[in-house]
Amino acid sequence: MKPIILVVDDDRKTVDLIRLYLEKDGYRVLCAYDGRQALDLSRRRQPGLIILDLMLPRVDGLDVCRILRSETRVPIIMLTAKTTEEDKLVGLDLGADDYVTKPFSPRELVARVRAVLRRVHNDEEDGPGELIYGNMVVDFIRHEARVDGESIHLTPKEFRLLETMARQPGRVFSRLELLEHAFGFDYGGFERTVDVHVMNLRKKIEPDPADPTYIHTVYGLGYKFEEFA
Amino acid sequence: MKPIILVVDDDRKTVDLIRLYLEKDGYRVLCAYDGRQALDLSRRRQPGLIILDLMLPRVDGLDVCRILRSETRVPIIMLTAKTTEEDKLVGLDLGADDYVTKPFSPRELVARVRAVLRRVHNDEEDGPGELIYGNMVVDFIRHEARVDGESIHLTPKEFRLLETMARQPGRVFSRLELLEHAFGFDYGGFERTVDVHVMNLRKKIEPDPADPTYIHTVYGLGYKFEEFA
DNA sequence: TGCTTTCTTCATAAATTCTTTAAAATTATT
DNA sequence: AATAATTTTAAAGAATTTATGAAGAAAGCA
Repeated sequence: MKPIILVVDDDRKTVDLIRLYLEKDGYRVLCAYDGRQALDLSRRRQPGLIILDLMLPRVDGLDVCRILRSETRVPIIMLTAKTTEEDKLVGLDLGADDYVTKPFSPRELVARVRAVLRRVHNDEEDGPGELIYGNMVVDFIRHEARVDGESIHLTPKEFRLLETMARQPGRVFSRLELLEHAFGFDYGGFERTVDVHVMNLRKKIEPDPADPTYIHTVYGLGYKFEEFA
Repeated sequence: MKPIILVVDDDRKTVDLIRLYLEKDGYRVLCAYDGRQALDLSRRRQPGLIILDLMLPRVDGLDVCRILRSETRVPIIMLTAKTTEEDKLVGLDLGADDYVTKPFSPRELVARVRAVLRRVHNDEEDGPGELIYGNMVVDFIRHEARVDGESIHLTPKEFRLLETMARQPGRVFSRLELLEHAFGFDYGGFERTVDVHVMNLRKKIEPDPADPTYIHTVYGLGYKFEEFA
């Protein structure tokens, strides 16, 4: 599910415009028109990203930014009005993740939202760029697996299957869970498709596919990634 | 102790913004607003790195760069305004170590500063403003690529595409990421345009475009620059 | 303006991956 | 040991994704 985005600007037309474009891109949007509302909504609804105008009534955008930063690590994109306000950036420790100057192109703003979310997602949630188990490396940046240093080509589904299981070694995944995690929630196919992908995966990464080192079958339940000694 | 960085731009807001981010990252910062000040400060305080706008009053940024280069080997990062001036960089051997186009993300600039300092510190292995992979040189100062020493003409988009990927070899870029990085955040076109540019790029730089050495397709995801086949 | 280069889009061919099927093999149960 | 349930395997056709060539649009230059 796409994250909630809080849009803060005292000009309602601007807010509406931004909301329009964000919703068109599938985001859920909250709106605030002054600093106090912004802080309030942010605390209550915990948005996944905040778009924040620099100039706000009641509580200034700068203060909002500072306060938020002291409370949370939520990504913030600042809106600054070209010439007039840019100088206010002086001396600020705004800690914003990106900024866009007015007048802006809505499309650009949405693109930056995506980029910031992607960056934050990669930095924090995914943790390290790779997982290492024995002789196997699962490399998310290069999107490949390596066994004994040799890189192995995996198809998209194979990689996601491996990734899903390798992130939680030892946990047993049912075929349905694997379908949902690795293939997407709205997957409409047959459960047994997983078996075929697992087989192909084993052929590629297992020293002996008939006696698997990494991906084990749990009879009657599903599969799991086993970290070996 | 982190080095001193000299920031040169005639627009004070830009300077302040850069200073803000650099200081947040622990650098000490000097500021100059024209070419004469820049030369003066550089000689007196001997900064560890200089960020230099291309367009300056009194003494032009290019001249400042040339003069500095004749006196010292201090690392220089050039700021260039958008694409107009960027093209003028073609064929110029100004000896800068890297460049960033306006409008830039402060975070990116800081990242480049770190990268240049690391490179200079660790040796001169990469040489100024270029990346070397096997027989290929990506020279982002001259805005060209060379294969086996022979310079190859690339269009602006082709070059930016190559540059984006070559700066992070091995990392997989989605078409959307490539559009954002290489074409700009406000790009409004079709994702598949990337494919065509990649094809044209391969025709120019790959010994065998059908079996690429450098730019690899990652089926279902995008493309990546691979250091060796 | 007219000319050249570059960019984008489109249609189609080519390549890769995915799903399904059905039979063989394995494991559990009686 | 026999039966039932589950998993493995191979293979073929379907579906998806990418490569390619070409034409028109757009942008830059003289």
